[in-house]
Amino acid sequence: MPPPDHSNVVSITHLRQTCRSCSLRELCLPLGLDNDDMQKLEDIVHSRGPIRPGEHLFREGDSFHALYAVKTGALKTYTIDNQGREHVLGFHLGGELVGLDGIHSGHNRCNAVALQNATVCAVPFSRLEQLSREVPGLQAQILRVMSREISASAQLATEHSADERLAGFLLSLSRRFRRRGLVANLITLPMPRRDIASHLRLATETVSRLFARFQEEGLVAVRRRDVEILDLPALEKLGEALDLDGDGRSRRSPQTR
Amino acid sequence: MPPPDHSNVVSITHLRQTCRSCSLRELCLPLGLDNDDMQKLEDIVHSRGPIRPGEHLFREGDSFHALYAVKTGALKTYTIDNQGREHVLGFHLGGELVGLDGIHSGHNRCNAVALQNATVCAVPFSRLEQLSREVPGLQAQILRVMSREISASAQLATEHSADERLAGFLLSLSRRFRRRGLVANLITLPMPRRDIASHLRLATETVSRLFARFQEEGLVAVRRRDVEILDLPALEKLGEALDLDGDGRSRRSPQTR
DNA sequence: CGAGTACTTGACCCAGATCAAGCCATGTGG
DNA sequence: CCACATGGCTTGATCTGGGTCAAGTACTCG
Repeated sequence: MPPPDHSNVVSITHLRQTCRSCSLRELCLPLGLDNDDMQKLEDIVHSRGPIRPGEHLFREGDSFHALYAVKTGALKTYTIDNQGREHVLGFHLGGELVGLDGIHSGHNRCNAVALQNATVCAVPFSRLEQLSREVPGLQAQILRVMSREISASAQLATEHSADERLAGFLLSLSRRFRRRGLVANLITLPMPRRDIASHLRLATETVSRLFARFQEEGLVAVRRRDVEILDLPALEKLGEALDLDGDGRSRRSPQTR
Repeated sequence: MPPPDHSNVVSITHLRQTCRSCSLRELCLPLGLDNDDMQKLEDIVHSRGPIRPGEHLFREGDSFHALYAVKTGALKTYTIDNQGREHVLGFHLGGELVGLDGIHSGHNRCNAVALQNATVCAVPFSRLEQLSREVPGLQAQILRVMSREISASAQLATEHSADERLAGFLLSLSRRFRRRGLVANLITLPMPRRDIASHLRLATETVSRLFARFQEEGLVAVRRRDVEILDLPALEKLGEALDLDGDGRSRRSPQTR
């Protein structure tokens, strides 16, 4: 483990003082920016107070004017198709962006609703576009984030068995928990089974049965929304056919070819 | 129908002269750019000679340095998972971009192979990034294209019956043919059944049977790779649950809400 | 403590997969 | 010009992963 990075701690404290309501440091957007550029970014965003579970951040068809960075809590995005069926497109944890799919049409293409109490930063898109012209690192990061989202949703669209999909999903959550500094093998699911099922194109009952089977096989210990990963290698063996984070982690490293 | 735009025709001719090998005008990227900016874009791209069917444009793991705009012909992108199964991620016709998913990791995340004889423009990514800082319209267009790709692949990842998926796929192809100035109801499929099946998470046999049923029901006339759409409204009724182009065409218009 | 919601478990069913021929273009060599 | 191979496509028979339907059970929150 590397030694604690005190310079980092100090600047976080500093930023907390200049912008109490919204430290961007943990978010995906400013990755690779220096403090100066960070400040410019902070100047254009504004924090949006607590969103209660079930409360919507935006709805499909709303005119698009901002991206949202999740600070705390969790959201899901979904659409309702013309038969009235709900499709869960994704889940958004702390540090992740919501709303990228609205850029193209100028209208939000999905609904975003809080699963738990959540706080977000609104990033006005026109100002982000403008700023990203001045700050090359920001432009590059936006493109990376969007590219990653493309990989990830293309992966989700591929054909895999139910257990591969659930295993891949748990691994993805685990990695995202770790990125936020939480214990990677102790997940508290922010969403009900029904939403997991919809996201993975399964029936709620199938998700329930798979959790039971994974537990039986000693892969995980499940109790309601708490999932402990017991046998990571076995879970990875199942789930590595997918790469739900779009980051290539599950593949043999390309540069070693 | 609007009167023909002669100024446009003239400038296409002009550009053909200055850059015989690769007119970007029909490609998706320069939409909304003026002639001056277009020229700057043309200056950084370079044409890449004919790619024969089965020949690869790039492979998974190759280091990423350019996007590719398809000029003529058609490509497919696919991955091979760790079980050796092929997954077709998408098809790319004239005027469409390939390779956006490689930006994030600096390596191509999929394989791209020609389905027919194809010609492409290579757009060196670092120069595109640089140019898009100078030309705001270009930056905006890149973001729109990527956003649209996110919507589209999220849609493909949703759960729909086999006939909804195939209908949605045919409609998507039809629209893309029309955008290229071809007859929208007369499609020549550039890919074999196997690839359509893989892309839509179906078995080849199911695709074949669905074509037979669609024909029986008078929706289409199919003969080998030639598909004529006979009953567009009926096909749309089936396929509009999906929105494989990510452009919201199939939804009740958001601004009328 | 009662009502509602999330979750689980069992029995049965079906859309679409798999297996197995056969068909039909196109190409190739004799 | 014709065997006959080859690969894409179709069609039929059968099978099965996961869906649906139907009870329960267990938290959670007034």
